[in-house]
Amino acid sequence: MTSPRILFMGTPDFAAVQLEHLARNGYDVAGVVCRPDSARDRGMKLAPPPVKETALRLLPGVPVYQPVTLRDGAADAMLRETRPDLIVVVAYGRILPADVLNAPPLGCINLHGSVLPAYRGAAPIQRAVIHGDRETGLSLMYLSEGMDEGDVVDVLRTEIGPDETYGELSARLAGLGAPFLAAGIDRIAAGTVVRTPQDGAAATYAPMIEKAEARLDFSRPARQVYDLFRGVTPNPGATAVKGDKPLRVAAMRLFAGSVPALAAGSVFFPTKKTVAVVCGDGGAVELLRVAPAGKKELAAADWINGRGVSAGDVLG
RNA sequence: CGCGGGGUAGAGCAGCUGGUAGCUCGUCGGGCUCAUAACCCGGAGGUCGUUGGUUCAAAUCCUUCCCCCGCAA
Repeated sequence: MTSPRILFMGTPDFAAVQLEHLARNGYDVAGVVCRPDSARDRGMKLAPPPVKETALRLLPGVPVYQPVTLRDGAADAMLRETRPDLIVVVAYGRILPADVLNAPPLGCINLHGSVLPAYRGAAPIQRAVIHGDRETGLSLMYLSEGMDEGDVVDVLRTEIGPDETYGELSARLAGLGAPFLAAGIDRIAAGTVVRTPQDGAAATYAPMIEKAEARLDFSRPARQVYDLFRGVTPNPGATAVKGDKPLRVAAMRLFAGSVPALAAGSVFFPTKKTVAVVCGDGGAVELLRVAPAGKKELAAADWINGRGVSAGDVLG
């Protein structure tokens, strides 16, 4: 089968995995588009997105575009230069304007991290975990002008492990997505694709995770606290407040033993090496690794040894 | 030079209004115990990130550089 000329648009690791699979399996990637290098971390150092690094490494000679915007005709040049048959979008981070959507003969497709029409939007994987879902998946769909409303090409379902974090699930879905995406492209190229409209009435939405949402609320049931932790780990990372300082919770699990009758948020030590926090339903979660303000991440036992936490402390 | 925090025994921390370093855990040895991740006794282990200063004397004050963490993006 001859690969269509593909213009690949994506930015983070999840997208880089897809691009790598296409590049290694002979797909004709004529151009790559990602968001501009961003200033990040101390010193505001400029860092290229994962997709750019993958493109430079595996696709030498293939142009990489990093437009600030796709509007105002900015996309014209790259469409002219690459003349794609198909545009493949994976977590690009920008809405494609109509003139771009209509440019490629075979259309524009998108790999989305949920079983549509559930969890349309920017953070489908995180939201599914936070909501305590036991199953999620991937949808390959045609882009339309609405937010994740296009016709579905194919769906892949997978269970969410009871202790699986967003980061773990995302990496796993990325791996599953690569051959899934490629198979969809093959069908589009062969003309055997079937387009299934979404049931818009059943749609749910998954807005981007706000930093403030990653704050753990111990007044809620232990299971929900744990689900929130899983859904925001490792990014943006769950936080709590100890005294007046933020505390990042890097690893946590549901606590199985007996819980003392203390107010929600109270800290107790099941053993001399473990730290647990009482939750709103009388259950508890165990903090395995934390990072106090300005400190490096450390294990619960070290936290206790360094007197960073005492039984009876209350986390907010 | 975007803002802030930090580099002290294997680990996590205290000491930082200057006078040769302390705590918890771990580790080694001994004891108690049917036994133990429990308890008791004892020991080893640190040129206090780096450079140069101030001083009779610096982990503690000033300075150079390196590294780490968070915020912000």
